[in-house]
Amino acid sequence: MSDYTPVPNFIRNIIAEDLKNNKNDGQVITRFPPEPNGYLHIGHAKSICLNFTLAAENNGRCHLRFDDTNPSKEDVEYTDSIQRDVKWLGFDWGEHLYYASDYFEQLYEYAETLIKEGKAYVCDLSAEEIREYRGTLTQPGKNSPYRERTVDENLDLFRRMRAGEFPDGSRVLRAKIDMSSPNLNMRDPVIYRILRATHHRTGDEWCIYPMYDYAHPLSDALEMITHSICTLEFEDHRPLYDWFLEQLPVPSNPQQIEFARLNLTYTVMSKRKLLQLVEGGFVAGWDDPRMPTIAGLRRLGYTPESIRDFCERIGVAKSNSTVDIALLEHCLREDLNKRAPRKMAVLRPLKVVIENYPEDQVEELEAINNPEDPSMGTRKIPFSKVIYIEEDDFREDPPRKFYRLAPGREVRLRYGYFIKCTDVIKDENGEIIELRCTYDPETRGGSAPDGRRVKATLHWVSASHAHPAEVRLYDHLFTTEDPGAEEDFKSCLNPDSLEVLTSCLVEPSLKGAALESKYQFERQGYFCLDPDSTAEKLVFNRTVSLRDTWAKIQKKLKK
RNA sequence: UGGGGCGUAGCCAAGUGGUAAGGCACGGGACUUUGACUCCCGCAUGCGUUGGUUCGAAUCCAACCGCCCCAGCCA
Repeated sequence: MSDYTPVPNFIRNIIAEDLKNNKNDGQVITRFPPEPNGYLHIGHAKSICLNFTLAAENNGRCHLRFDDTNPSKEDVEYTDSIQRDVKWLGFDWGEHLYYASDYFEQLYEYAETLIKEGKAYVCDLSAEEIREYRGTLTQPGKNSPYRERTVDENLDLFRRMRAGEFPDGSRVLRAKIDMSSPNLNMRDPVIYRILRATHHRTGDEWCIYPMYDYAHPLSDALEMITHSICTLEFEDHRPLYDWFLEQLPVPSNPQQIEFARLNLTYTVMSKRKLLQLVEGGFVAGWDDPRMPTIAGLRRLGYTPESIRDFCERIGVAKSNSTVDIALLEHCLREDLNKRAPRKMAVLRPLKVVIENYPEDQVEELEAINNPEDPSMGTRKIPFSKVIYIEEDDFREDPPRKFYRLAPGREVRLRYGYFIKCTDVIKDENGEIIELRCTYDPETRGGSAPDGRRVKATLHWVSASHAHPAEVRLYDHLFTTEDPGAEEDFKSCLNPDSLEVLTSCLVEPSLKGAALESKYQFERQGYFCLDPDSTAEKLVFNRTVSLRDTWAKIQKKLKK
């Protein structure tokens, strides 16, 4: 149905080559392996899209596997939110939902196998001692004094570790590899630690837990994963990943491939920093519309389609990069432009009385729901003597290139009439509080039979029919492109990232707005109903503004 | 000073020896009952640098430079 051609990237190339060589019997099985210790963000979306798309393109499948090997940081709140977010993005793991904790028994048995073959040993060194023995980047490490324990002793000790005979942190199981390896990961890495923490799935069944480096390759192999895609920082771990697969009788031989994680301008992406924002109260929660989390983007009004399109457009490579958030916003506008019904909403109302319009008359004017899609039909909008227009659409002393309403000037009210400003009414402080205009009855619908033209078309609402609403205007969370580079990233939080407008007026048809449905408020941007809405009070979030040439011109004029 | 990676436009990114795709951003124009959308035009004699191989190099070789990651009983 579409002419969609995937953009080549190095991982697609590797898979194409593997398929050509009939590697893995032509199978492509990937996995998305989050640790349930936080909410998913747009960076995870890149990985999710990559893994699920690669599998789908090759008639394979993608597993969702929780990498839950550290119970001290994990929680079901996160396994729940992660599943919700992956589904919302539009991906389906089918029957293939797994947990590393499902493999704890098998992983334990593999560990005994390593011990029996003299490839792992129980080490009694303290954490600090292990660090000292590990050496440095430039100096080799030295062997642990416990490195040469007998198989029987190791087996006995390891079983007693599992049985809970030793206190937390007193001993670990280590792989016996090479303390002089230039790759620190190969210097007898810890593969099991004693940790008494209640696991969100296995409860108190275990007091020893496997480390990521050990559990990950084996979990992949047990699931018959063919391509295990992870981020760049794990490149150094690949030799260890392969080492475990070589040493143990695993059912398959997955290949680890690393790509560059996503960075976006004007935001932070590390789970640690996002956690700080939530816990420090700098945002309202993981789903605060300013957060780069999937939950936050969803609440802001992003569509899954736009995020998927974005993830495809940014490409996949191995160089560290920071994508301009303007690209994300572009993908959103492109999607919403095609689909969002148009509405009229006045954010900062300015009263306009049309003096020559009959006092009690109300007309129903026909408006197009979406000029990009005629099948979306039309609707009626009430028009009457008193209306509101946008404050910004009137200037008493119009600057150069301002062609909206001004004294004596004529403009069009969208789908309505041409009006001309005849008088400006101010309060005692000199603030403009009302405009007096006249309308031309011949211009109903918005065009003049005499062919005369106006430069501007304004949106408006009828005073007696409009519905009150609150509108939340969001902007980037940070004022600098790379807040992560700052001493304290919180120092460049944008004080204007949220502006709440409480006296907005929206057209009556918005009264029945549904949660998560998107609208374009004409000439302003895309908006969606926020869950904070009540029957009394509608609350809309501005997802993204429309491109604004006038704003650009103003900026230029100021210079 | 060890090891692993990466350098193509302001930001992403394709390119795998035959003469620099595409997108975003930016600038100009057309159209316009959204200053939106859409459309058109422009935007790297150049691929980190310097040498070399070749009829021909972003692609191969060498040296150098710059940036990122690694010393958790985190993932």
